[in-house]
Amino acid sequence: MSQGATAGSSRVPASAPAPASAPGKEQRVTKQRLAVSAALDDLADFVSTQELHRILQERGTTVSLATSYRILQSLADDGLVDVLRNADGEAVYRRCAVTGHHHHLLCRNCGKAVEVEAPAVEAWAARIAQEHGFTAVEHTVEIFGLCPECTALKAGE
Amino acid sequence: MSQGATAGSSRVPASAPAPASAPGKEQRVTKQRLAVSAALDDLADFVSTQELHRILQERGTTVSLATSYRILQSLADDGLVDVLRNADGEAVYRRCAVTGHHHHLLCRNCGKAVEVEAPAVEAWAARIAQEHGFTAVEHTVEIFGLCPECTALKAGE
DNA sequence: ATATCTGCAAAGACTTTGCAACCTT
DNA sequence: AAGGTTGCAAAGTCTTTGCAGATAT
Repeated sequence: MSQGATAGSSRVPASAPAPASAPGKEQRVTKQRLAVSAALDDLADFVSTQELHRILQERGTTVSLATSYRILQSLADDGLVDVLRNADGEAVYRRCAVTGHHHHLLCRNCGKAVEVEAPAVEAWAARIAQEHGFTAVEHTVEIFGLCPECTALKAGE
Repeated sequence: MSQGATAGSSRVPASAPAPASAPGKEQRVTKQRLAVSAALDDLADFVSTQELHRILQERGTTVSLATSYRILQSLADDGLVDVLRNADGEAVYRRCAVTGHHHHLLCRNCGKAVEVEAPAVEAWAARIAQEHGFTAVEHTVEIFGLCPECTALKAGE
């Protein structure tokens, strides 16, 4: 076993920042492209290509794995989706509609996730970046720990 | 360019502190381990396992690729090196310049990394976790952007 | 003396690519 | 009709693992 537990954590951004005047060649509207796009609309979080492909299959839509890779890359090239890397190094995608910036507090035992806001962190990140002359900054923050229930369980062991 | 791959069940966070009461087992001092450690001392930037292996070969030292992977992961587990992911999803390592807990400010174009400390974030993370009853917390924070040089380059395009 | 480590090679997992058939424009 | 797209399968790259022999303590 190699591709085991995915305890997402550090995420690295992708390359190109969305070009203002994207040269994007026009893509043809195929049912596969529509299916992928529709699936992304329903998903709030980042998904890997493999996951998206599995979701499409469960929905009954048939899109080959290779095509899923091609469409997702194409969307990313055109800046229509955000691309990051999960802890396992897999590329993960999410529709760009910034739904509001927030972070997660995750239980490493049961996986429960609590969304939290971090104005203080936002400000800190912006300041640090500015001090070092960095521009076009983004950031990721994740907190891992044991939720109350799991803390109790562990204590009783 | 073709790259692919993933990382198997690798060690997770780049900034995860080693659990206080979970002492890593002592590793034996082998020539391979010393060679890897010495190479890391000479390298200022992050290197992938494959790159490090290539460097060792050029130096004349022989350390198998599999062993390079094992040693680097081991060092990361013990918190002796920083682990990140490059744009291709490869795991990259670098000896920790700062001994304490810290985070990174990364250039998404050239990969340059600056280590920064974030007492404010540490405090915030601890408070948030406490408010939600979480225990044994760790966290990861990464800031991405364009470094001064790359910002200038992009502007000139 | 022995528990650990190393090397080699095979196995796994994700991602890309060649090519023929298909579908959008 | 023409050319981009899709599917399938093979190839490619990074990473992990089983096992036997070598090694550190």
